[in-house]
Amino acid sequence: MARSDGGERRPGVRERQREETRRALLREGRTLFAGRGYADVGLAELVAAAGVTKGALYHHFPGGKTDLFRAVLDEVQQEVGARVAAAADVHDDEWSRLTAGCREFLAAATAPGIDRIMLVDGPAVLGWNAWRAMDEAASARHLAESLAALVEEGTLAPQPVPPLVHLLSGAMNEAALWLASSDEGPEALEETTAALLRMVAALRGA
Amino acid sequence: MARSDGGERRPGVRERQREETRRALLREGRTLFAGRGYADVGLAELVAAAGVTKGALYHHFPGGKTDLFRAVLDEVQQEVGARVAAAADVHDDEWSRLTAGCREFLAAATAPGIDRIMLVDGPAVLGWNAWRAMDEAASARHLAESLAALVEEGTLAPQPVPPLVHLLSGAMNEAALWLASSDEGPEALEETTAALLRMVAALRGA
DNA sequence: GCGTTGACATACCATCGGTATGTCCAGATA
DNA sequence: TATCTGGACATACCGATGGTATGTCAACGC
Repeated sequence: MARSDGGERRPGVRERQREETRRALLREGRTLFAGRGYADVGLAELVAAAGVTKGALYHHFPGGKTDLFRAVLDEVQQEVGARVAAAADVHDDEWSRLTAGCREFLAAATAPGIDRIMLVDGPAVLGWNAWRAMDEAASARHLAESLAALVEEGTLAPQPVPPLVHLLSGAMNEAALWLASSDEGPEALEETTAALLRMVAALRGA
Repeated sequence: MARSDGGERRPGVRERQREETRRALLREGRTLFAGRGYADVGLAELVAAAGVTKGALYHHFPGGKTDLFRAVLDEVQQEVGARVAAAADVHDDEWSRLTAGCREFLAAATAPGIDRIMLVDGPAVLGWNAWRAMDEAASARHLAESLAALVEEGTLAPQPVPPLVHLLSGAMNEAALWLASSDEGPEALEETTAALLRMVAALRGA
């Protein structure tokens, strides 16, 4: 159970190799899933790209293909969530935190290799409920907390927060998908971000 | 080429049987896809449920499983689009048409057997671009036209319409998914519809 | 009536996700 | 330091599934 030494972290060649294999699987999985979609990627090419075999994949991800995808999705969600949180945290007032977070979400979700995994295959592969739970934990929670705080401080009119969270979350997801697909450069991102923030701002008067 | 008769429509036992088979495939496909999702439905059980064989499926839908799904999705989209259009058409002023359409969309999309096909599997199976094109033709076009008219008549401030279409479309899609999954009865639908209409109404002041 | 063709049914195949088993070496133990 | 145990894989294999190629039979035009 407990280490015999004083809590030292000595990696050991064993654990290091393990981590490296897992990272390779995650990395190649992310690249392939982002590029051609979950369904069009076979396990054979996936493990070949990672330089391992199916045995390794099932050792690290007992649930197989979907389990690896879940791990990839989680990684992507965490990254996006972290970017949103970081963008919000540079501001003090709650309203700026919200708008900065929204802006950053659009930028992060439209970055290459994000939208297909996070917004298209995610719900289809894991089911909408599981996907929503992960999204909630990673990104939507920030949005929910921000909106709740704004209602609390009176900036937004008293109203049930959950519906608002879903409406805004859905609006941003679809906008990200649109921007990422018909990529017309950064001016489209700016225009859409402006439209989003106009809509959010309009809520203050409601 | 041309019929020898004067343009009469005599079905013929041949064509009638053909239509019946196609309808059976469509019906069973829709039921199964809605119930367990595209990936979890095998062709074997699908054609068995329809009382035909794989030969029939590939005869009517050369593209196979995805082709059948595309036809099912198209049917679903058309139905939802028709409901939205019908709800809007009972009003004369453009603003009422928009709000009625939004309300009806939420009701239609949260009806049993709609959301999974239209909003989850649709984008993943056919790709987001193809899905968006179908959605555009069936439902989002109404939204786009309505918003454009409202900007035109000055009810909404001058602004680019396409971003707004995507934001609102995405908001409604996500809301429908949420309502359909964690089904808490019609009061949740009312509450969310109210939140949506509040948000839309807020745009008038922006 | 008769050949043609459309609307399927049957038989078959390749591939893919998943599993069961084998192997080898790092590290704990004595 | 000799041993030996278990973790981290590799290899071999399997059933199922989507897809195809071929066969069949009756409706319809002539």
